[in-house]
Amino acid sequence: MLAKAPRGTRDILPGEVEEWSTLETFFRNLCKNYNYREIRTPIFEHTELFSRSVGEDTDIVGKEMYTFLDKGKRSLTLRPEGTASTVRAFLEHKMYAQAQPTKLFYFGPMFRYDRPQAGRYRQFHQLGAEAFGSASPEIDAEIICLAMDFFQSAGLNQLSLEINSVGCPQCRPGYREEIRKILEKNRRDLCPDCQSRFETNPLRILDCKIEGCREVTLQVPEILDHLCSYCVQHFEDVINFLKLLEISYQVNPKLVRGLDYYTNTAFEIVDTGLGSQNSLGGGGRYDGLVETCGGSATPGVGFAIGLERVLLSLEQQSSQLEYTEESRIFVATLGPSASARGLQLVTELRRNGIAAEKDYQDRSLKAQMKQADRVGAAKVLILGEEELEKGKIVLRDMEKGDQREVELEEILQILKNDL
RNA sequence: GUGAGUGUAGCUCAGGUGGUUAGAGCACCAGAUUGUGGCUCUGGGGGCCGUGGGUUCAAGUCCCAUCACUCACCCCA
Repeated sequence: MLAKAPRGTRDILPGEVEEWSTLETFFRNLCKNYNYREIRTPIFEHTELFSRSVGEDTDIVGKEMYTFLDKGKRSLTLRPEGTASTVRAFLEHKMYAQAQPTKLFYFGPMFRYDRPQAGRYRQFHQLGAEAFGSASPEIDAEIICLAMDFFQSAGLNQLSLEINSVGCPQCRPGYREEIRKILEKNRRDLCPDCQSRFETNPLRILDCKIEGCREVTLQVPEILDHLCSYCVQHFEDVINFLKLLEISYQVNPKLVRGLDYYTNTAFEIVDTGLGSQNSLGGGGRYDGLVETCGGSATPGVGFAIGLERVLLSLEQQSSQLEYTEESRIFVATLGPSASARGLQLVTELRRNGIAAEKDYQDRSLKAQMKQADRVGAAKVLILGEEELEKGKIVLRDMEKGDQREVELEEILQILKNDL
């Protein structure tokens, strides 16, 4: 138990970390081009921030939050998603007072208490972006485009973008009542979850996978036919901008996201070949969220992408992220005085920007050569008592397999010229 | 929260119906080569057989519980 990471968490080991930082770099570069700026918010927040913004009736708030009391009896929660914190920071630092829109991106761990499964962890990692202060459908398109460009840069282009509109406070209540009216008579045919959804969030019944519920919902008209004129226009505009940007999409009228704050645009990016947890990312517009959090009415739109899922998807299509492995110099020494001189030498190399390593266990030359091979050394410097006396050092090329003796004093310059 | 499957060496896995000192391949270390990597050969170190309890003369093997992992439901990233 002591030497075991908690359930649903895992270590990202050397060898994997390179892929993570490569993805991070892709996203950073992309965000720079789109003019989104990085923000880092705390990993925990006041519980209320999430219960109010994500929604009391959601699964996330109802059963998946890591909530605890600190020593001052404050109720805190490990963040289950990134948008709420970003909104909080937007308000706290009065970013609304600057030129709008405010465009932010983030990267970091999120926490949800859930049963672990393929592609599902209790601590998982998301990268995401949020744009505040503009209700323009152009920025919905920009956000979706940024997300799709990220997948593209990661080498994932077989993904499907699903999009829908979930309406706004003007038209959604009417639709909600419509659903209730139609389903009233079939209420007892619904699964237990949907029976309570009937009260709390009837829209989510449409998204239920249970066969019985699906049948019943066939008679419910699509939300897209019940949107108010503003929402219809907004949705059409977003779709047209996607076409303009040559982003292919699939309208999914049943797409309802699990967070309450979405208005108008809702979208999800799925990899159909991935198994059960096939959503790589999602997002949408949340024009009421800033107000819910105590600010003045400010529109917003954003997305989040799960890094574990992206990596899984890459693995699935057996493509690897390219990253350059740093080659280094290995200094092999024989005897205590050569070893000491070797320590001096690796340090000198390192301080001159050359990656260098040596053996610290007084091992045989053979063992040191083997180690040099393993760390991927392109060149090995061999320094024994003989060389030390002559003021020389052996420079061996590991790929060619040949070697020559050079002046010890000149070795730094020789290696520098080589690079 | 519900269901199913799996826990043996660092890794991948063998260990018919219970029966002596629990094995292999890979990896690791060393030697063959007293100062030279990859290939080969030889040898070596490594195991609370997930944990706890039970049945039995005897449990890695059977039973129960528990924990963990995996997959699915649910939900989502």
